[in-house]
Amino acid sequence: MKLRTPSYLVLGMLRLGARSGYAIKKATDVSTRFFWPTSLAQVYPELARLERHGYVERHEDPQGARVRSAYELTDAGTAALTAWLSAAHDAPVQFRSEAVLRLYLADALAHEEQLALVRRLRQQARREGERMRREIIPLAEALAQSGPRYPAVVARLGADTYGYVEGWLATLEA
Amino acid sequence: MKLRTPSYLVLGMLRLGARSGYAIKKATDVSTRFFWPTSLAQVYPELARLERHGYVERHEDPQGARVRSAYELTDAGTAALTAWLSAAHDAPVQFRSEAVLRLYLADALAHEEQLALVRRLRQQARREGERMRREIIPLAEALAQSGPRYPAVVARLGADTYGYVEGWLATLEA
DNA sequence: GCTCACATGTAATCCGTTACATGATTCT
DNA sequence: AGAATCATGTAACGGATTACATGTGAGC
Repeated sequence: MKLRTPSYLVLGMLRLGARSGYAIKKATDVSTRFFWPTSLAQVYPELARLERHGYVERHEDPQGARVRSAYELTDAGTAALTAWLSAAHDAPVQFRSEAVLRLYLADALAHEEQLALVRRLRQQARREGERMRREIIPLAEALAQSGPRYPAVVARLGADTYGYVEGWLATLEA
Repeated sequence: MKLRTPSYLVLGMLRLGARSGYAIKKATDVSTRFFWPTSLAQVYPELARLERHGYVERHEDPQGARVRSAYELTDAGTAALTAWLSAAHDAPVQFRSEAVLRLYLADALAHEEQLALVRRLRQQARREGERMRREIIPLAEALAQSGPRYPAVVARLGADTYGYVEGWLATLEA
């Protein structure tokens, strides 16, 4: 069985303390969503696959009458995760932005509208950066209290990069 | 018929001077590839669709015995393109990076390996930025000679952002 | 003569999302 | 009582890539 990136995402979230599939998805919604989104329809089958191959262990963990499965990493799972983290293979970054495509094609617009477009892009960058600073970074820093520091590092990198792009676009505007 | 982003990509490349499907794909490989990749298997059917609905016009343009189709924008095509460029709808930015996911999960590594990971990421950012400065920006600036200035703007934005991230990671390393 | 770039398409496949289906618990 | 959240899954669908299939022209 071949582990792909979503597999390592699941393994990683388990390592960061999530236990159920639902909890994994919730955690990604305020963290990896910005650089590696996922959905419940991916998480649940992935957990099942990982269990079948011995990377995670499932325990029944009901809350009253509500069924719940608690997963934890096996030694094989931990080993696979750290091996992947250390691996030096070139990650194919993949970025898709309608907004940048619009900017690329902006010569088709009149000067006025070009300016409006740039302004809109800058607003978007500003809003995204702000949201990260307001919502994402605090959560990541709370997590850092209990150990893992890199989620906060990544959150700051994201917010700062948005800030940089916003400044760049402001210069362009002028 | 509903036009989606790949449709506008094709319309936009036609406007920038590409004529055949092959030429469109070649052009994207050194430009929009970084923020909106595509493939021949998308371009050819898209051109056919656009022609069926009157957004582009096809002319046969053989090179000797080699068949070739030359497309050009109709008025409807130009109008659709500019309308889309001016539209103020929120573009769903989509970013996927295995590298950043690794960084996010780096707490699972020993300090040594964390450092190695950050260094690798920085190298990657440096290489990408350099490549853009060496290969992409010159092409975009050549294009600017004949009119369209925004491709060069976007290329510079990309290179500078990579540069910023590289610097950020260098600070993290220290 | 051979390899690479030019040129056009279709078919198979993969991956991911949305929608569907079901039910318990907590909060207002 | 009703809405939102917790919780788990499957099915249908869509969009994009890779592989397949075919042929010409140019350069070495």
